[in-house]
Amino acid sequence: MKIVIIEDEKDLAELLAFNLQKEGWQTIVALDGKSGYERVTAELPDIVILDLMLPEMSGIEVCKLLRKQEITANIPIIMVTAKGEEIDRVVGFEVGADDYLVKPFSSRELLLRIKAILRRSTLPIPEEKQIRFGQLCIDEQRHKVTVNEEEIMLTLTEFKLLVTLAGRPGRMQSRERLLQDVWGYSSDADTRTVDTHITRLRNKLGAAGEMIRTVRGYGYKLELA
Amino acid sequence: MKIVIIEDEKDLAELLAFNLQKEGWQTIVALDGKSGYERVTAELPDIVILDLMLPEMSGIEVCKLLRKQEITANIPIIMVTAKGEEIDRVVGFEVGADDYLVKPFSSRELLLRIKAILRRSTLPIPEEKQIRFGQLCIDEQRHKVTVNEEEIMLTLTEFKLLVTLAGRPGRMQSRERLLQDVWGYSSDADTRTVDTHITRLRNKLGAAGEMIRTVRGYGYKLELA
DNA sequence: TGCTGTTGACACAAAGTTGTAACAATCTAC
DNA sequence: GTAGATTGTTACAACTTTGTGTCAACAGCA
Repeated sequence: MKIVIIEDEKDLAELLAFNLQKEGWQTIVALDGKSGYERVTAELPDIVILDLMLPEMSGIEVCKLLRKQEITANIPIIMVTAKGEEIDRVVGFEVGADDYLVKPFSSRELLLRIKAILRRSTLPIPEEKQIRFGQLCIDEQRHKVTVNEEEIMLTLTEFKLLVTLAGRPGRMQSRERLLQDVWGYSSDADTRTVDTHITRLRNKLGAAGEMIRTVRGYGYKLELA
Repeated sequence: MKIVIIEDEKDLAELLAFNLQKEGWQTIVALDGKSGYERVTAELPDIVILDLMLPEMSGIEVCKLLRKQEITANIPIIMVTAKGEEIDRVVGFEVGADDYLVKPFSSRELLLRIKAILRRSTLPIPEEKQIRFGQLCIDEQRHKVTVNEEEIMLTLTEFKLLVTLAGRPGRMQSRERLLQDVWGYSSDADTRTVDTHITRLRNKLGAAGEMIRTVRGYGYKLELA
């Protein structure tokens, strides 16, 4: 199993390489975006670890380029971002990374992600994962939501919020929890912000929005009508 | 939930302990590496906060020792480092810390990290816990109560009161006890307030409300009809 | 550059919840 | 049986919590 690590912090790159080698991986390290991209196209690894901020060429660009070429389009990519960086657009939707990690992270954590991704990608047909919930249908892969087969346009935040609610259907989730899961644990957004987005979601979902129930004094839950 | 804080700055340690206690944690503070290590092995907490620079034994050594022993190997560790100790971050992960925080940090930040880690590590099976009691069915996760499969809408206080009663079925519970368990230690509500809420509960529960029995001169209990 | 859409915050309105007090009903001990 | 204690019930005003419209900041984009 071959892995390419594109990361300009040399210490971190070597640490990761070291730990992955211990697990039996063949590792290739690149310290900037351009050479990283070249190594990937040359080596065609099983997975790529890609820092977002890189000299020469940013992680996003590398990612886009890899996705564009058919031969590299399906190589799983794990993005690595520093704490403050905008990760939203990176994940899945826009650029096409398969997962991401926020620095600092442990090698153990990285290994878990890698394993999770490999498990996912080696499945014969990573079939469409749809969540159906009454008239509501969520296609996480395609970032597409329909109510009664009619598409609803949601913003990224709204979508993530809906997915998070649908991910634990029926169970109530506190505003804090939602904040963490949707906005990330380094976010310092107000918990009332959740309310605002719930309102927006409810409006956009129309009748299906009634499935989003308020649990007064606690948070929200998604429940069949 | 138990947490061990190993931190030689006494003020900081106490501040953290205080804030964690407010969140319902049982906190144990150790002011040097050696005693900290001993406390962890003795108490087997759910998580460890570990300063890097410590008298007697450094955080790194503590971490390594904990990881070596099977019984403590999987206890999540959050490393705390002073600003200048950047290189040590890498070292921290090498020995297997799960996350780290750079001083100064807020209690809130720490709490978020703790929650994130716990969610990751203890997630395995947050199994559905339903309490059945005759026709009465309580689902704490979903914040849902049914009587004869029909949903009953309860407010948070009513819900907590019912859960508390159901948590010690058949046994009587004094008003003071209920006040503490439902309203919290710091509440200064009148004990008669409990009566009011019992009435409300009985009304909402209909026939099932008769299972809430008055223990004259003492309090209430929940008992099969 | 301006335009467009998204986002988080905030303020006010709306809705729901709560503790208390007052009175009624019930129980208990004598 | 009756007085006193205890509990049930109800109404309500204060208080919390939530809903929602608006706005400024900002990013992406042409």
